[in-house]
Amino acid sequence: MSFQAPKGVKEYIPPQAEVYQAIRRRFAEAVGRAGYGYLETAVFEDTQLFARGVGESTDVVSKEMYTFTDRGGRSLTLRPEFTAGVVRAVLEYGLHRGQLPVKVWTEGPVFRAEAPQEGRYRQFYQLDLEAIGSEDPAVDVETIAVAWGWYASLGLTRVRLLLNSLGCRECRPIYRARLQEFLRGLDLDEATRARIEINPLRVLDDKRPEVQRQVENAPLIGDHLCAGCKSYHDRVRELLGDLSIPWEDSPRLVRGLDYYTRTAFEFDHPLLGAQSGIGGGGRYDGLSEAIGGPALPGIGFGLGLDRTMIALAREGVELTVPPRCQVYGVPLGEDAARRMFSLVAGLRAEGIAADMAYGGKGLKGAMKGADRSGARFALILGERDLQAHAVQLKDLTTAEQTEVPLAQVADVLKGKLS
RNA sequence: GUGGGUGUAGCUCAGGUGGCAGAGCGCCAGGUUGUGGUCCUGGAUGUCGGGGGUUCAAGUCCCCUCACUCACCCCA
Repeated sequence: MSFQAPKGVKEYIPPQAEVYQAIRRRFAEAVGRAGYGYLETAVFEDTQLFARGVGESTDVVSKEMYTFTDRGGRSLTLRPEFTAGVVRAVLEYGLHRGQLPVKVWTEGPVFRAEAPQEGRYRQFYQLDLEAIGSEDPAVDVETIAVAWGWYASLGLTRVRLLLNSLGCRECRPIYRARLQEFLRGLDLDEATRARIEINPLRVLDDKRPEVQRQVENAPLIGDHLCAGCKSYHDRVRELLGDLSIPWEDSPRLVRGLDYYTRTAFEFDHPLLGAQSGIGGGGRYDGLSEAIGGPALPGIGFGLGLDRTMIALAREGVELTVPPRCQVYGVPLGEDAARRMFSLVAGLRAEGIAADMAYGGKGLKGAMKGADRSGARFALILGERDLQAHAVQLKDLTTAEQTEVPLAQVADVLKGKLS
């Protein structure tokens, strides 16, 4: 083969893609019940939106963006995440001038120039949900509950919810300075020392044992929250308790993107190795202002579809996907094939999922096709049946076969399938 | 980006020391000329990831390259 998909681009093909579709559908159902509206936003945006919204200091912006110049000389970037674009759209269309919070969700591919491996791709897929314009712990917990419920509905049992508060513009700077002071006294490599100055919270997240050992006694944000943040966070935990959603306090949990404030959470799966984060989100009360909008608090999350697929496989969960075919046509000979072709089209028009054997297959091969299609019924049409203006209707589960006049096939099938 | 591992049929993978490209599953056909799933028999399918080199001879050895993968970094 002379072409292959670009490095790191994750693709889904049948039958696996059916599972992929099914888990997206379940999410759409779950968020619909919770009052979130679907939004379809730009796949690429003005580069500055991400630079300001996500933050220049983040790795995502500084070294992982797919940025290009279009023919008009504009700098554009393939979205590396959803939130900045969704908030931009909410502001652009004035959704925030209506009832608050604005509750929206979206989904699709996102792009980061990373070294790919399983569960980490350059084009990958996320589900995204945002509740914008309300500063209420109940909204934070609602979003978490939606994600939690979705994981449960898929049959995943080993997802963990990690929770932390990152403070606000009042208390975080004080903590940040404290932490920097502590970190500067440690024996760290150059890159990490640079991170102390740019994004010190991230150092706490470092997985290397020699770093972990040194930050063991680092000051924690939880001990430096202001009264407002503390009571907000306590309320979030109470409400999680009300919904019986188990969580683990994770005092070192930080999020990679600059805009997060207060509530920060992550969904983790123990069977995914280094790519254990299958979803994450939090509150971003300063984001709107950072991209030139009014003060508008918000909370949301992004869930990794690819990692969710892997988690399902690792837990051995098989999602049942409804058979795509209910009735399968088995024609014998050219005349029958032509008649069957329009019969199948007619059945589809009547709302019945129908397919047929193509390519002049023999009876045996065509029946095999019927079997593999997952169809409940086969329609067998040969010369004898054509003469009789009838078709043989075979129930593939019981092997029972009856003759049905061609004119009544659709009605008979509708009755049997209902 | 850094450091390891892997790459052989559609899929999962065998192929000591260089010497005829293989198995299982799947696919196709026949057994059963108008009946699937089970069973039996037969068949097709390969740039051995790609390029270069060594050699009488390379899937096998060497170099380069691409992809996947594991860990770090980072994150979904």
